[in-house]
Amino acid sequence: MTRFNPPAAENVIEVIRQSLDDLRKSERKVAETLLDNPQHILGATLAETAALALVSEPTVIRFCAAIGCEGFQDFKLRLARSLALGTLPTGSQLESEDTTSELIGKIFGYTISSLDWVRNRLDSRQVSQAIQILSNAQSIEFFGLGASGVVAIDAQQKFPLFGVPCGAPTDTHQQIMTAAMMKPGDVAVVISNTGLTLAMIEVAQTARESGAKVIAITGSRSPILAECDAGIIIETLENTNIYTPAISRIAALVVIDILSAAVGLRRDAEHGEKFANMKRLLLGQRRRLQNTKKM
Amino acid sequence: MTRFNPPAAENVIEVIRQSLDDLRKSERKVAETLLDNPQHILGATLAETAALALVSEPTVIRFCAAIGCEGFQDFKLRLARSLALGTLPTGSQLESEDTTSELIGKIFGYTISSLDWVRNRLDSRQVSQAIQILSNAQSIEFFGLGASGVVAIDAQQKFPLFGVPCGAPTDTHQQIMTAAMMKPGDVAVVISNTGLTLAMIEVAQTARESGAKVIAITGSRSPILAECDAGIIIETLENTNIYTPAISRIAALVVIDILSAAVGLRRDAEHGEKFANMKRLLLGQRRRLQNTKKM
DNA sequence: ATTTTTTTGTAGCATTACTACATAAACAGA
DNA sequence: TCTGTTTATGTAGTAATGCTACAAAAAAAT
Repeated sequence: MTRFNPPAAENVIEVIRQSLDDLRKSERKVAETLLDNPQHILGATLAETAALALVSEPTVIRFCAAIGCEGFQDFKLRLARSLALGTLPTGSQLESEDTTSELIGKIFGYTISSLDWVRNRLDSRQVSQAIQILSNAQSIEFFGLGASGVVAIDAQQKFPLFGVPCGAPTDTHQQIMTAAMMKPGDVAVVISNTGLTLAMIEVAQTARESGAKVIAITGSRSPILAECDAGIIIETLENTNIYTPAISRIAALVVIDILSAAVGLRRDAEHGEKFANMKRLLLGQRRRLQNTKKM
Repeated sequence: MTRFNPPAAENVIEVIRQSLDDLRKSERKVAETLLDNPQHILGATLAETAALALVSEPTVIRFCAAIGCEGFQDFKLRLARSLALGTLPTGSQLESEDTTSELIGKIFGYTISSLDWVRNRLDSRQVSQAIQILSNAQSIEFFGLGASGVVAIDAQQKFPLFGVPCGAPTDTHQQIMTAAMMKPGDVAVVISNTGLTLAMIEVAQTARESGAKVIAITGSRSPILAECDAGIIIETLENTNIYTPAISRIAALVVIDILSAAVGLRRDAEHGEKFANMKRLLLGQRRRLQNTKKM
């Protein structure tokens, strides 16, 4: 029996941060000592934790219950999980004194924890809807600018493998032209992290007026969704730090992987062999080229 | 005191898989029941685990010691960590009966665990060397084809932010021409997952003959490294399953993030404000466009 | 100010992980 | 094949851990 709404989410540390206000005074002491050095608590016993937080052992247990854990052991397990995936705002600040190893650790850690964050927030219904539309597409056009343009190109490379002709025009003129030439049965996938870029909104409108279905992949509940038949929102916690790597494009690529895999699985019966064949051809070409070089 | 070389690596599950042969008979029983259903062991107690594996409790403890853990509790903590990051070959097989949620879970899980895998295998010295070369570059050209071409374009978008002029020609003719026109002080970054593609090897050779420094980003200890001044090897465990998302390109993007961040940090003193300014300009444009639309 | 409710701590209990020792199995040399 | 030695596994016991019932203290309400 938990007092307030038992968060019971994936990442314990984030749950603790959120429910810090709902905790009792001594429980908050536990929360604070914990957030102060989670790694240390992970190696500590119940008694040690209680001593560290200057509270009694049962208080620690009540704290665990309050944040939705079964007990102290269960809590530690969840904590281990959280620390493995990393916690977003901590330790991701890059500093010019960082060694290369530290940099590698931080950026990989930040990327991994961000992907975990996105995973927990991705709406499977939105994705299903997009899959539905894409599965029935006669041809697909991917639109994006800047980093989103890179995602569009990537998508354009993956989808043809499953028998769907694709395009990914990169400049705004080509994009509008392509959008205007689309026809019923076609699908336009408009990628815009901000969802505010006017050029992309226009592309969405134009494609729709041409009779195509329009899917948006965007970073928030943004205006572009109004112009679309389906929208996938990829919520990322973009750090304001200048050197913070742009996670949004990586998350978008993973979503592209999901979409292409799903569409591929649906079309598997028809095109599965075709794809296997293509992979063989590609491999063959590499081998041939390599041999050519050796001569 | 451990019997054989104590693996003591990051991912316990992989350690267990590797040291399966070095284990005693009953210890292997523990290992097998564990690999069979790790999630279940995570919630089990020592006695339960022993019963499940049909061995005695001390055997389980000895098993923990054998794989480099302090004890059963320590082992469970590490197991929790491993399960959070995911284990590669298990559960990543996509099936056509999968629901969308399952697909999302599997592909995100696979991506995350693959990134963890890459992180643990990335050689920081190789990365340092690349950073060193890139920091002194007058201009940088990124070369890649297919999925690696996408990475090249992405890199070409990031590096100019730190004051380095960049290019990323996409077709083989442009690439060779660009490589031939490079000069001392320039840096060529050749991206090829296989490291076998002849066109890329030629680009590397050409760029080098032109006097440019050449950095390779590749998936294995491949022939292309012979033509380069520095090489970053991104070891991925590419699943042979057709629908397995290509992790290599995502890992490469993270490496690009690391390189650009590192180079950026080095050039920070000079160009930090310039970059902040550019970000403001970009934001301003979006706002303006948005207002235009509202009118 | 007193009662009621909420919050925190104390003491004890059941389980748990772990260790010393003993037994069983495997191996080696004759 | 048998015997002595080494290695592997299990039994029994112990210290400590996590947890619970209860009581005291603090806070809130009447």
